[in-house]
Amino acid sequence: MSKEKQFVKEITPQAEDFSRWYLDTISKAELMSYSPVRGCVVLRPDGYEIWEHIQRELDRKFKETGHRNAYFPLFIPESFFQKEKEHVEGFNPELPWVTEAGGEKLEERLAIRPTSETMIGHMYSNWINSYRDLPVLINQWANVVRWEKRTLPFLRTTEFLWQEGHTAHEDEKDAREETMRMLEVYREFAENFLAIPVIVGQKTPSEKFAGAVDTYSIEAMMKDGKAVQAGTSHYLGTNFAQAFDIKYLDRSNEQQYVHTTSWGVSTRLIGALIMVHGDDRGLVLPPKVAPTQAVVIPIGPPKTRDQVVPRAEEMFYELKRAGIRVKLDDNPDQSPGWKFNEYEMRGVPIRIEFGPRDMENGQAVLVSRVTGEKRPVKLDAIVDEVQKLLEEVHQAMYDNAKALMESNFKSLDTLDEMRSFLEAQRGFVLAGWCGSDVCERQVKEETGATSRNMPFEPKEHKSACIVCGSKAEHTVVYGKSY
RNA sequence: CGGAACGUGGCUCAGCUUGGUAGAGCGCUUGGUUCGGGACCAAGAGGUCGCAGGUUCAAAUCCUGUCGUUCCGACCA
Repeated sequence: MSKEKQFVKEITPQAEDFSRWYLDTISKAELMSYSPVRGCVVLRPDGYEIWEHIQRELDRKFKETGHRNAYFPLFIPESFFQKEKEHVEGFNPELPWVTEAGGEKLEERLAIRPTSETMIGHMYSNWINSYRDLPVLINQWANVVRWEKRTLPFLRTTEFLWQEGHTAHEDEKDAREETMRMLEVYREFAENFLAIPVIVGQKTPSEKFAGAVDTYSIEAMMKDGKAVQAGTSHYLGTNFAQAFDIKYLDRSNEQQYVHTTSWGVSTRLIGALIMVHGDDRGLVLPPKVAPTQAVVIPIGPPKTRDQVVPRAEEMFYELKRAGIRVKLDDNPDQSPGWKFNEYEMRGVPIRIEFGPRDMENGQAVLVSRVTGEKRPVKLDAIVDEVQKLLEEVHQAMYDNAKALMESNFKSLDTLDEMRSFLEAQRGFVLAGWCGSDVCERQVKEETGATSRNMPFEPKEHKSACIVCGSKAEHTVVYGKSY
């Protein structure tokens, strides 16, 4: 690299090879390591801590909306999967089986859960008897396994961590309200916590969850223009209630099937936030999930160290007491320049430089990871200034991501336009759809893009199907996806 | 699951074509000098060459198998 120098050796620039950039970055920043097991990765402390912040916030929101956590078994009897036809067909190809244990062959094979609708359906049928038992609002934090043919760290791994909410309601109206409520929780979380703008909408029938009546999703755009499904919420109707006989006596003493929902997000969110925000220097982490929000780097030769370091320590404790996740790096063996690059690579939102000159002026220099702006601030206002800048970093990240999505989002009317758009720059295409599987499949065959969802926004309604030209029943966002 | 490539100290890689018992840079350890954008000197530690077989007097190197990773395709709730 000439003028635009390469910042960290071993990190491939995004423009050269985005996929390499991603893999280099997550290894170099120590978010994860490959394990000896195919498709399974180790979440290292920084990677896992991002998940912990995601968990903590979502868990708070789930409880705020009336849900409680529970835990269901990892192993699911084979017979459970046979009860819901679409569900078994959808998941069968990716189920791992336990066939033997304790040196003996099992009478009935046990699947390692890919999701828990069946197990939870079975339990709910015992727990629910009366309308007085409803709604049941339960969430589970768990690991699940899906034997994917092709894996990619965070975005698609064989085993991954997630949460799955499972609720049961008296009628369709209540269940649909729950489905939309949780979809909105996810949207709000993605935008306000992860600084990721998303497109909220409904999945087409071919893309919906196996066993759902309707599936809704939030979709995010990565820096290379590809899509990641960042969260889903399903209205399951009475499909699982019928399969597992989940019935209750209503107010007029009639047996009724419950209406159920399920909704989830996974560690895939970590992959998404890396690909949405990262740059050629490495990670850029949203302040609200960053394991380290600010790093204090004392600067200066040994002569002045004795004064600078103790004052930097004071600053460190002051910030820590204020609840900021702050780190002090006073290691004398590494140069400041080395540290600047290192913490930028790790995505730390704010660097605080503090040297002899600052000491004299009673100030420190705050540097934003996202804009690179250097801002001298008075030491006696350091806590407020850091908190303010953390907010600004979040906002700048959101604005950048929003601008990226808007500039790669196009409303088009012909397959030719769509093909050349996707070849030229990647991105999302808003197009009309007549509603037939054939047309949806043809879009994929000719452009490589699949339907992401039928968005609630923008409100623009296309009049004609982009493939066959007949009347558009729906307006769909298409994109290549991870 | 098909096609291709790769696997050598913690990291990036050379060595393999033409077999002779392992190297570099970075990182690490110790000591010293340095410090506002990846500093420097000196001395050191660290590798059954992914794994298992085979060929050979001799294998990182050749052959077979296997596991893992990456890219392209198929699949993907």
